[in-house]
Amino acid sequence: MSEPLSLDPIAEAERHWRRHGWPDAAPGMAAVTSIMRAHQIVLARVEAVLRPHRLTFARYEVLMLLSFSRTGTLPMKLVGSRLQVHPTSVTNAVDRLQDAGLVRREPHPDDARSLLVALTDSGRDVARAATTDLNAAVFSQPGLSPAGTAELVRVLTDLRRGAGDFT
Amino acid sequence: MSEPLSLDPIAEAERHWRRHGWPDAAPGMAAVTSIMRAHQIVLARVEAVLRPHRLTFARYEVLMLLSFSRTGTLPMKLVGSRLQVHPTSVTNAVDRLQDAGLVRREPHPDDARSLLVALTDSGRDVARAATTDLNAAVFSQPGLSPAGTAELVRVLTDLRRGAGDFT
DNA sequence: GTCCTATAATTGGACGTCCTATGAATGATT
DNA sequence: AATCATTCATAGGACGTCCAATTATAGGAC
Repeated sequence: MSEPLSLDPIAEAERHWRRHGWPDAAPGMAAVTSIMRAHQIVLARVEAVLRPHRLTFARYEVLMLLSFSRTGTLPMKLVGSRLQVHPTSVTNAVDRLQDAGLVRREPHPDDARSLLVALTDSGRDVARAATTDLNAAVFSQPGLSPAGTAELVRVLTDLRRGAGDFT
Repeated sequence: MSEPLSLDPIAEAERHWRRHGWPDAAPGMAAVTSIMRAHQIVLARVEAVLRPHRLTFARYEVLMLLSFSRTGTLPMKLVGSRLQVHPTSVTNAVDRLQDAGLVRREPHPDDARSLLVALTDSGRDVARAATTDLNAAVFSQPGLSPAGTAELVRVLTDLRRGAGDFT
């Protein structure tokens, strides 16, 4: 991409925060900014691996959620709540997965307002192949020590719980 | 937003990963997914605070970078490298900040290919007001314990260094 | 049985990000 | 001095996200 900087830009921002009289907010600022940048980094790595499979991470998550379900079929609404994304994002992802033949929309037997998303055989194959690549290229080597990885997940679990994601 | 789930969806995904025979990749998967979700959570909180100021986080970061510089003026290229975003993202952000009268584009005295971005008085005022609100509403209370915040920043610093952000 | 509210999914629009390609200017090589 | 690769910024397009508004259905209150 581009040249490494000689100084950590987030550490520099934190120093500025303290010098400007906001020492209480400095750690939180650094934490928020770090999350933003970490997201950018890991998303880029993940999407680079998924690109040959003609998938994005959002669509990959939908495929995996379906592949973990008993019947390979879930209501749209449930997909959104499990993945914690807005209904419009689900509509968008399912549209594109359907265009690619990886999922189908089916009527919900009990509720005509709802729709079921069903994984196709092709969708299951693509999900498996993409997972093999993702595990090898990213998830097995996320760029952190095992201890750091565990620590990160633990801290972010607190954050997510505090934000009301789960009880 | 929506109801809390009874189970942590990321912990559930991690169990699925182990059951499907990918135990080595399970922690990394959880770490990556946690970062994605944490990003969504903190970005939503930040943008809710910035909305009354008619700012987004991307534009706010540009304003703060300029306000920390000696002259309130930086080359476009340098803004992109410091914030670690694509040149097109800088063009986009500066376009909108300029429309709002918060920055100006000026010619670079030594290099006619380059442009300088200059903070206006109005831009400085908006940046200060937005920072006051952000510090109070988000950065002072990021949703993590002080120890967790420090731990998070430490771990993500390793991640960023490993990704080549800085030396 | 009708009305009235709540819910499910979609549409259209805004925004930020990245990618690819382009126009302009720089600096080095010849 | 002329050429050529590099660099800077921008344009156009794709994608995911959110928001606000819309349509259709469900289920309760009366």
